[in-house]
Amino acid sequence: MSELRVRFAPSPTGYLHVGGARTALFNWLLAKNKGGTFILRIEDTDVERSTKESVDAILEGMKWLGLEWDEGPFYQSDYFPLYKEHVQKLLDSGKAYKCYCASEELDTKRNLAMQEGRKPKYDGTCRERAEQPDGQPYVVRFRAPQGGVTAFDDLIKGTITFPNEELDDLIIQRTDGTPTYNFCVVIDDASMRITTVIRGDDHVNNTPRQIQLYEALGFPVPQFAHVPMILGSDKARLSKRHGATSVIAYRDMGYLPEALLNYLVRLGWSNGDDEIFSREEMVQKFDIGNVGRSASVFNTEKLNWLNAHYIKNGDPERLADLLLPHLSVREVTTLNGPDLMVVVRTLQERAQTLEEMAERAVFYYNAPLSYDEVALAKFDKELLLSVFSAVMEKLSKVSEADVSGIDALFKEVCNENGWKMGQVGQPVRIALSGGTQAPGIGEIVVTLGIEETIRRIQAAREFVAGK
RNA sequence: GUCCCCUUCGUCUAGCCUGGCCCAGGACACCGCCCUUUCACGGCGGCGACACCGGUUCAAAUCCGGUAGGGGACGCCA
Repeated sequence: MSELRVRFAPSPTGYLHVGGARTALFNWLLAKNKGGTFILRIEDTDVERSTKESVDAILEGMKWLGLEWDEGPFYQSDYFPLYKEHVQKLLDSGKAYKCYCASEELDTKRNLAMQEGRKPKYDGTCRERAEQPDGQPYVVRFRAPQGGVTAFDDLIKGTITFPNEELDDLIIQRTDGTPTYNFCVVIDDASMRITTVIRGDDHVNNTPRQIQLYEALGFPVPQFAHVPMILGSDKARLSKRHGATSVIAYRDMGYLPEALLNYLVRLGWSNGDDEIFSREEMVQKFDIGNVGRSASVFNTEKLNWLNAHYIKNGDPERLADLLLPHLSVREVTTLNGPDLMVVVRTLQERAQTLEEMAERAVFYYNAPLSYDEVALAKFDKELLLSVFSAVMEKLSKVSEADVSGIDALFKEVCNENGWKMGQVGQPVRIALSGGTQAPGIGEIVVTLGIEETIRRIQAAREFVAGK
């Protein structure tokens, strides 16, 4: 194991969304690639908004994607004493001070500053305050360095420099005594000996403040890698109004974890012209330096293509298992029908998602209750009747059959009666599945079995005859 | 408003560091053709971009400067 230690630190205020998942993926990949350690930490210092349900949802999403962590999950709420201790240390050394300004007052000042086009930073009222009023509520502020600049070499974006005058004295402890985010992250990352912080680039602006804290606390400063945001089709930050953003929602819509992972890894990262990456390949080829600097738009079409690819090449047995829940929401039971694995094989090349596959699989288990009348109307009633009869006649003479045998049988029927394949195949397909979009005739017949096939053709024949 | 970041086909991107092999390559989508008993799969082809303006250079997508556009941050949220 190398010294590399990374972490994914979501705040439990919702489910795991695709942006978070990609950040987690990049962390995981770097850890696996370098033989490092991947840590999961739950940032629940905001007691108001953090929920157990969210924690569970995040863990569920991580597990589904197979992003297993080596240490944790750790909860920041378990470390309040540790943070307190460090706040005290800064207070004692004069690197932090108590601020008695009322929050409403600060809000007013901030708004005023923005309106007047000034920097909305803390004005330092309590910075040099001599007397310490007793019993007054206060927050603790970090005494930020005044002049100079704070810079860091971002692994993705390169050198980023901030003038220190842009940074004000941030609050590290609230009136109620709880520590704030920017402070906790620093303490945690330092105590967990994180070497590389990979996170969304909405944190770029927090980085200089955190670096100053590391320095004030005497901790080594880790490396940073800020990954660009994921946008919706309108180039605005991806959100619910763009459609599903939850990883679990993608699972429920019938996406395979390897497809989502493959999609996510290519969103912002590349390895030449390669598009398809197995888990092992991405681990082997991942290089944080190849992550792009600009935001990218989430594109469901491409995700669909990848999902179709993985369905096409997936193991039928596994797909059958994964398909089951999608079938049961349709109240389809596979007990009295064909082997689901066989069904899957006939559908693999035709489905982009498991939902779609389930939809197309229904007819195998539930004989059609109605037929595609428009498609049926393209054929003569008399032709339909004779085709159905001829096919049943032929079918009744075979007991066992394979796909090529059935295909040959249909050709025979055509030849003997002077029909074209389209005149025979299509009606039978409608008789068997109810519609026109289905696997090859041979595949359906073999999967359904001769007996059931005849039964369905008979039913269709009666339907046509009765018209 | 201030600060930070970003800018190659509609979308994801290669190329940029180490100028010439790039009148810019791949993929998704789209359009055509082929295959075909349907729907798909597959095969072949097409459409389509270096944000803009200047500079450096024999030569710039690549280096430099500026402009414009987009995003992010500015919380006792994380």
